[in-house]
Amino acid sequence: MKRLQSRGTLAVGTSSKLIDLAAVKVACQNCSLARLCLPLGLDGNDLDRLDRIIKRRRPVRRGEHLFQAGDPFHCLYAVRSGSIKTYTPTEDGREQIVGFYLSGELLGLDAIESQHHVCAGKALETTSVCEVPYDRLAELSNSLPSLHRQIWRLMSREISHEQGMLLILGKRSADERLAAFLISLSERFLQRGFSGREFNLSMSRHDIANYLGLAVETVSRMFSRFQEQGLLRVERRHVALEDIERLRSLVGLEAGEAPVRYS
Amino acid sequence: MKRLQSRGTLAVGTSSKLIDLAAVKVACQNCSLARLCLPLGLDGNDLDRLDRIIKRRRPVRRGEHLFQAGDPFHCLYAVRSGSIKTYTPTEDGREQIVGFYLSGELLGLDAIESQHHVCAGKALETTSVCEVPYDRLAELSNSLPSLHRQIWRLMSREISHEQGMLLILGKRSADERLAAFLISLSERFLQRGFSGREFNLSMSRHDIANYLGLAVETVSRMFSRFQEQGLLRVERRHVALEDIERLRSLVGLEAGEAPVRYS
DNA sequence: CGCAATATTGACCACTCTCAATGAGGGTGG
DNA sequence: CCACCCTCATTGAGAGTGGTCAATATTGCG
Repeated sequence: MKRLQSRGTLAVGTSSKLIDLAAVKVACQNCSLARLCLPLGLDGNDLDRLDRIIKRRRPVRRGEHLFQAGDPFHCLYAVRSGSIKTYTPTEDGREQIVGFYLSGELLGLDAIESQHHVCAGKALETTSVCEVPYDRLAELSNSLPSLHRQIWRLMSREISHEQGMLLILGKRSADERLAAFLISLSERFLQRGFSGREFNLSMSRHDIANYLGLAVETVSRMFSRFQEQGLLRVERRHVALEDIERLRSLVGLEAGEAPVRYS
Repeated sequence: MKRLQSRGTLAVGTSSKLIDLAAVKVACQNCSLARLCLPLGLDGNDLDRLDRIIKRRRPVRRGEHLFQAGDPFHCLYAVRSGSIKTYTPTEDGREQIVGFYLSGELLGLDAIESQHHVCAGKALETTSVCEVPYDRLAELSNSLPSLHRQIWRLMSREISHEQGMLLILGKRSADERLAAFLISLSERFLQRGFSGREFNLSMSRHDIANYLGLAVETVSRMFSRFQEQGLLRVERRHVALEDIERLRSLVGLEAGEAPVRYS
């Protein structure tokens, strides 16, 4: 396996722009929100109207915040390339990561009700996002019912996804958690046209551990054990899944079963 | 402390109809969805239109399912009185409870995206609910933008709430989890016009343990310890919080602080 | 009245955390 | 270009929180 890139920029982030364009297949080439809206069949004209309210934004560098916890809520963010983690700071100065967002995913939905961001959003690598001003989105969707319901669907998906995480944190052991996490990433990379077998993690062991409710050392040990067992090969942040079926069965998924409810 | 009720029907469920009516204060007297929609200021006429699409339903008895995991999705459910637990069955026959819903709360939002219920919903006590047909709700909300955005808000709240649970399951110890759970219930009862100091649990120790990612025995021990420490008195399902401030500080909440992000 | 479900309590043990030491990269500055 | 530092990752040893197993109430329900 060759190292794909030297500096902080990971393979995943680097080539995603190309893939994105292929996947989106529409005029609104610069924004992943279009992909989010494809399933509902907005026509070119409507997509254009959507496109016009979206602001592009200079890329966010690794470690920079997209928004802080407590910030007033103005925009949703659609990831174009790169990846974002969202986390809630705890009163004792620690944090709980609540989500990792890859290209084409929408974040900020949790802030609508309180009109404040309760999570912070931080870039895991150089990441470009679109800002979707909430007020204008709401306004536009009044005249585009299908857009409105697409937001419902995206929020519903977020709820489902988090319920899957609740199951992982509530019932799973350390190895099952890591397996579920890797399978989830694998599926998501596959959807984006990348390899589901081999990829680079944009998050640190610390982030993974935090997300999965484990200690860093435990995650490290699990990676080592998985490697011993021939489930995968891992070197720093590069992972190659060697026996996906066995990983899936660790999570309780049979061959071909849809990965609806985890990570 | 006197036992409030003999049979399965708990005090909470029994008197909630009265309280509900007081809280709702509108013509749509039979449905808690109205309360959900009050914040957006639907006028009487619009509320009436909303009311007309809602089906009342014969009460669900303790242990009966409102819907099973895998059922096709048709309706959202608004709890009028009683309580519902939602849980996702795991492949190995166990379950993870993902939410408890009290009067005035809306459930089923997670099923919109996949058009199937991924959780099952089961009554914890005799419970009455309103069915809100999704298609008709979507249709109606096309002509009522404020309704549409209220659904956004409710879904956003659900996401926030679950993120709070992620923090609890990911970072909190057993005693902190139970404290957070009790505080959350206390706050919710208070909102409904009940006592936040003394209430009956409609869920079993098993349910609480499952929800909090603990063993039944641990929950039982924590109740006992809390009682020893003078934090509360507990007898079977009746709980009287005696030192709410100390319970709150266990969760990391200072006096008067809003309980946004837990349980 | 008796069985089944629920709850409590104790003893033991294991999974995972904490603490600690070491190693490997990556970035910076000389 | 190399030395240095700092962060990140790995690995080991010991400890502790919480799980498992088991026994015993207590209650509800048929």
